[in-house]
Formats: sequence, structure tokens, C-alpha cells
Amino acid sequence: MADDQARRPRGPRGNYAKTAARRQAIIDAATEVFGESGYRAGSMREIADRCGLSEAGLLHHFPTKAVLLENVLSLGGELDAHIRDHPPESGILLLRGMVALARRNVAVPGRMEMITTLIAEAQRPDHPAHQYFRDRLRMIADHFGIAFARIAADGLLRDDLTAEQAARIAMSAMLGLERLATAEWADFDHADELRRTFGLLLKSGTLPD
Amino acid sequence: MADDQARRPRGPRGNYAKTAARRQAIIDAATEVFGESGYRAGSMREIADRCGLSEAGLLHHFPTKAVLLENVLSLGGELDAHIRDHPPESGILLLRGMVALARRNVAVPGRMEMITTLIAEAQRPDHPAHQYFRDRLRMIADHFGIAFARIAADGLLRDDLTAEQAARIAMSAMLGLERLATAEWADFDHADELRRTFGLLLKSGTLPD
DNA sequence: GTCTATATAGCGATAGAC
DNA sequence: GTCTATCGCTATATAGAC
Repeated sequence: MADDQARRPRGPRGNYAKTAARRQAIIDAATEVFGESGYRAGSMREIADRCGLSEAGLLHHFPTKAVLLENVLSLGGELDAHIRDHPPESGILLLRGMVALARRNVAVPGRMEMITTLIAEAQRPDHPAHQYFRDRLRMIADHFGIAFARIAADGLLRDDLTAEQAARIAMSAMLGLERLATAEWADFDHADELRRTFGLLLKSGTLPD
Repeated sequence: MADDQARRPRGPRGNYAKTAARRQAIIDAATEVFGESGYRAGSMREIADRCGLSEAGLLHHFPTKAVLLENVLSLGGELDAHIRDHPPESGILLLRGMVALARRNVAVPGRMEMITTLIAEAQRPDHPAHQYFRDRLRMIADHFGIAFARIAADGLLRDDLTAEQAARIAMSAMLGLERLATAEWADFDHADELRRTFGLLLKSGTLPD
């Protein structure tokens, strides 16, 4: 595998594919470990062990622990980017997008646990992921705010709620389900439950699937 | 402690008040530190420093870090005991009790942060507080289950929801608001927002205050 | 690119003086 | 009841051999 790559006259030199695969394996292991133990308590040794690597070998790919965390989070950012880069044309569509996002997040093994664990830990201003989660929460809040402002303008919101109240309730539901999802006995369909909650906020009583 | 008890026939001897005050100061500091850094990352040194005590001096009052955590949590248990020991006669009253509990929890400075932080950390089965938070979540789930079963039986539940669905939504709302409460820009009345959410689940649309 | 060996630092906890 | 001093452990990160 390495020899094929080395013989090519142009393009990347070393065996990049192998390195990329190794990096991905490290990121996957780090997601697991950070999810189980958090950032600070999760050790580089544990991550290295799960990749069949020594600690120093791991540090060759990611020079510090904080850099590794950044890479783990930016992977998650690709999911979040879906919200950021796709401003939907209607509030209802945005709610549906949130349900879809929740569905995808639960599907990635260990991801929910990692997010829950890191969010709590990152409350500290000096935590490497503090700013990231601050921005993420703010972004989610803004999007719900926009969604319900439009829904209210379209006359689809329940009469006894303001757009701000509805946005806060919707956001609490999403955050709460994230936490409930980590309980092993909570074996219901989280995304569907979120859809049902959103429906309660509308005049019609349901959010179309 | 055993020696003191053996020697004195009745009534307290030494300056017990001073010791009790010191213990309380330690618990307050530990609540802060565990809330900011979590149990594992939060150090006994940091806690000792905030009390103006040396590390060894702190360990005189609480022999190990785990024992200190137990004492910090059992303080919170006094709040939780309110739910456990006061089975209300109606589902509506139970919901009102939950709103009141939320109101009290937010009022204790640093308590919400500590709970959020420790819950995430205690996902690991080997964490000293794992069982405690497992039981706590289970207890909350059970109480919501009972509450909405009664509400449904009384014909007060929305027609398009089952009691189980309503209980899950209510619980998610409570957990989500706990997390939202730690965001510094979320300066709304969390307990009132919870009351509003509960109202959405009822046929009447509102939960009486 | 991966290893062994090591530097450096912080942790919880103990021993014993005062 | 509180201190200083210290032990034993684990952590991140570096240096240099292969």
C-alpha cells in the first residue's frame, strides 16, 4: 500500500490514506473516551490503548490533548453546520429540520453521551471547549427564536403563547431529551417525542412528519 | 467521635457549633468546586483553599474525597426527599410540587451547576455518585408517570396524548430547563416556564399557579 | 511513524508535631 | 483541630533511538 503511493511523481507523497485512517480511528476512540469519562478525566493513555498505539505514538498525530479535542468537536460541527448553512424558508420546515438533526445525533453511537458530558464540563471558562458549546447553545437558541417568530407571523402559533415562550419550551425539550437519551431505560423514539412536543406549541396540535 | 460520646453523660461538650459551622463551610465550598470542575477534576486542595484550610485540615473533617461528596449530595437529598415523602393526592398537585421544587433548586446558588456537572460525570458506572443520580432520575420518572396516569384518569389530559407520552414530555422539559438554567443569558423565570409547559399537556391548556 | 525512557507536575492520603 | 512534610500514584508532554 505504501509502495504504490511512494512511486507516484506528483500529488501527495507519503501514504496519506493510512495516516488519515489512523487519525480517524483516534478521533473515534477519543469520542468514546471523552463521552465516558469527560475531557479532563479521560486520559490520552486510554485513547491510545483503544487504537493499539502508544501514548507517544498518539501524540505524533495530535500534538496536545486540546488539539485532539478540537478535532473531535469539529467533526460534530459538520452536523451542526447543517443548521447554520441551511436557513429554511419556513418556521415549520426549521422545526422539522431540528427533529431530523435529533434523529441523526441519536444514531451516532456514543455521540450523545459525549455531548452531554462535555457540555457540563465545559461550563468552566478555561475549558478548551467552553467557547464551542457557548456558541452552539446560542446558535440553537437563535434558530428556535427565528423559527417561532415566523410561525407566529404565519398565524400558526397557539394563541396563549408568545414566540419567545414557545422557543424556550422547544429548546428545553430538545436539551432535556438529549439528557434523557443517556438513560438506558429510556428506550422510546426520542426524535418522535420531540416532534410531538413541537406539535403542542402549534395551533393545529401536531407537526407534520 | 466515639470517645467523646463515651465520656460525656449528657449534652454537648466542646465547641460543637464551631465544628458544625466549619463542616458547613466545607460543604458549601465543595458544592462550588464540584459544580465548576466536577468531582474528579475538582481537587481537595481547591476546596481547602476556599475555606482557608490546609488539605490535611480538611481531611480531618471528611476522611476521604468520596465521603465529602456523599455529604454534599445528601444535603440535596433533603430537597429530593420532599418529593419522595409527600405523595400528593392528585396529579395536578404533584405537577405543582415539581414547579415549586424547581423554583427552590434554582434559588440555591451553585446548586444547579453542581447537579448538571455531576450528572454528566456520573454516567460512568464506577463514579461514586452513579447510583445516586440513577435513583434520582428513576424517582423523578416514576413520579411523573404516576402524576399523568391520575391526570388521564381524571379526564384532564389532552385527548391526543397518552399518559406515558405526557410524562416523557414533562420530564424532558424539567431536565432541559435545568440545563438551560446554567446559561448566563437565560434570565427568564425557569419555574414559570415549566408551569407553562405542564399546562400545554392538559386539556385546559394551563396549570393553575 | 512508532517506540522506550523520562521530565515535570498535580493528585489523594498518611504520619507525626504542635 | 490544624499544621508541615512526604509518600505513592497518575497525568501530559518531551527527547531521542529505531
